[in-house]
Amino acid sequence: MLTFGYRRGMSDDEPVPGGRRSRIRAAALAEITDIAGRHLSRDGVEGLSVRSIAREMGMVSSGIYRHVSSRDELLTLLVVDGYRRLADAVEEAVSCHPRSPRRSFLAAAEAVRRIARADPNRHALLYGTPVVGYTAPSETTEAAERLYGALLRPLVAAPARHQTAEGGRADGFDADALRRLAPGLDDGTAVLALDTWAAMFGHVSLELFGHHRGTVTDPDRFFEAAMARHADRLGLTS
Amino acid sequence: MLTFGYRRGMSDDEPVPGGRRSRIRAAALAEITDIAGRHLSRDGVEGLSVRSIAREMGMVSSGIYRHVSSRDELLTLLVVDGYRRLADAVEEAVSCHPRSPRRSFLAAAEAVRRIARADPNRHALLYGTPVVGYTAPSETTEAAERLYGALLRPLVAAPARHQTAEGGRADGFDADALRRLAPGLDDGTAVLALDTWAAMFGHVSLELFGHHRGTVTDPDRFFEAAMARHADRLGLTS
DNA sequence: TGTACATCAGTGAACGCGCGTTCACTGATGTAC
DNA sequence: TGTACATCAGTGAACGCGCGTTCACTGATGTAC
Repeated sequence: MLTFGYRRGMSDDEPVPGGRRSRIRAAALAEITDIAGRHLSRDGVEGLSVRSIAREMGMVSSGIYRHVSSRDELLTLLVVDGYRRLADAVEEAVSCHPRSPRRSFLAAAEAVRRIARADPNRHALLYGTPVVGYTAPSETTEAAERLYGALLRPLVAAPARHQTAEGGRADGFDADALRRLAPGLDDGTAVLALDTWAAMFGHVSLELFGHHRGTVTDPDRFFEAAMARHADRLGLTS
Repeated sequence: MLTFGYRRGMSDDEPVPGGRRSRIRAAALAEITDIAGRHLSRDGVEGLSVRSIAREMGMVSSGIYRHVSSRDELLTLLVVDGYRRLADAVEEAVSCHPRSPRRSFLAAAEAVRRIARADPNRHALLYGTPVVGYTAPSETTEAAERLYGALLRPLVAAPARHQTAEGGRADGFDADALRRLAPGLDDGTAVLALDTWAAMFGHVSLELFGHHRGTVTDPDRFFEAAMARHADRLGLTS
C-alpha cells in the first residue's frame, strides 16, 4: 500500500514523525525505556515499577501513562530490547568469522553467554521464570526471531550428521519453521541445533541461577569446552 | 555423642519428639507447608504470602510466626520439598530398570520432565529465576544432591566415551565432586553428564517457559528423541 | 491425686511500606485561518 | 503576522490493594512437686 506525503487528518493518531513534538515524545519514551532497563538490571523484574521510574525522571507517577499504557507495555519494551541486544551481539560475533562456520558458531555461543552474564536480570526476563500475569505479545517473538536466525546462520554450512524423518515432524518438531529463519538448513542439522540451544541456554541459566556451585570450577573454560563438543557433534570442523 | 533418656533441662529447646504437643506442632507445620505448596503451584512464588497462608488456615497472620521464622524459611521448606519430590520420582524411575542403564537414564529424564510439567511453578522455583533477596541455605543444596546422585546412577555403568584431563579440572569442572554423589563415575562420563543435564533442564525450561512455540510440535516425542540422542552420546546401548 | 506454675499457640492491633491505575486539572506548545 | 482554538505532557490527589513483621496479650495445655 502506497501513502503519499499529505498526512494531516489521517485516522492514524501518531503525529508526523520528525516534528518537534514527536521528537520530544520519542526522547521521553527512550528515557523511560533506559531507566526501566537500569532498574531491571539492578533489581530484577519484581523491582521494576511505574512509580520508581517516574520518581527517577522527577515526574509524578501518573505522567508515565502519557507514554506507556501499562506496566505490561514496559515489560514488552524491555523484552524486545533484550532480544535486540542479544541479536546484535550474535550477529556481530558471527560476522567476525565469515570463512569459518565453527568459529562463527563458537563466537555466537560466547556472545550469548557474555551478554547474559553482563546482565543476569535481563537474561532472567527472557529465559527465566515467566512474569506472572504477563503474556508476551507477538512483538517479542518477532524480536526473538532475529536472534535465532543469527544463531542458525553458521549451521547452514554444517554437513548433515543426523537422520530425521519428514522434515522433523515425526520427531516432534517443525524443520520448516527453522528454515524460515535460516534458509538452506537441513532437517538433521535443525534438530541438533535445537538440542544445542537447549544445552547452551541450559548451561547459561544453570550457571546464572546458581546451580553450578561445587561442580563447575571454571565456568568460562567449562562453557567453551561444552560448546566445542557441540560443534563437533554438529560436524563443524573448520 | 550419646544422650540418655533424661531430656528435661537440655539447652535444646525442641520438645521431646513424640509428645502430644510436638505432634500437634508437627501437624501444623505440615499444614503450613502443604498450603504454601498449593499456593506456590497455583500462583507462583510471588503469590506466596504469609498472610494468605494464615487466611486459609483460619488463623491470624502473626500466628504463622510460631511455626516459621520468616517468609524465607517458607521458601526453604518448599525448595527442599521440591528437590525431594524430584529425587523420589527419579529414584523410582531408575529402580524400575535395574538391568538396563539406558532405560534407567531415559526413565529418569522422563521423570524430571513429568514432575516439572505437573507443577511448572514449582519447577520455576528450583530452576527458574532466583527469588530476589532470598539466598538458599545449605539445606537446599543437600536436598538437591540426592536428586543428582539418582540421575548419575545409570551413568556409572556407561563406557568412557570422552577424554578429560586431570579429573576434569583442566576442563573447568570437578569430577571428584560428582564422584562423591556417584562413586565409580569416570571423568569423561562426568563431563558428558553435566552437558546432558544442561540439555535436559534446558529442554524442560525452554518448554515450560514458553520458548518452544512454533518450532516444537510434539513436546513429548521431541524430548524423548533428544534424550535418546544423549543416551547414544553417553554410550548407553543397553 | 491436687495444686501451683511454666509453656507456648494463637490473637488483635498496629507500623510502615510500596504498588498500579484513574481522573479532573493546568498550562505550555503547536496549528489553522 | 496575529488571533482563536486544539492538543497533550505533566500534575496532584485519591482509590483500593496487599504485604512482612513486631508486640503485648490471653487462655488452654502440659509439667513438677
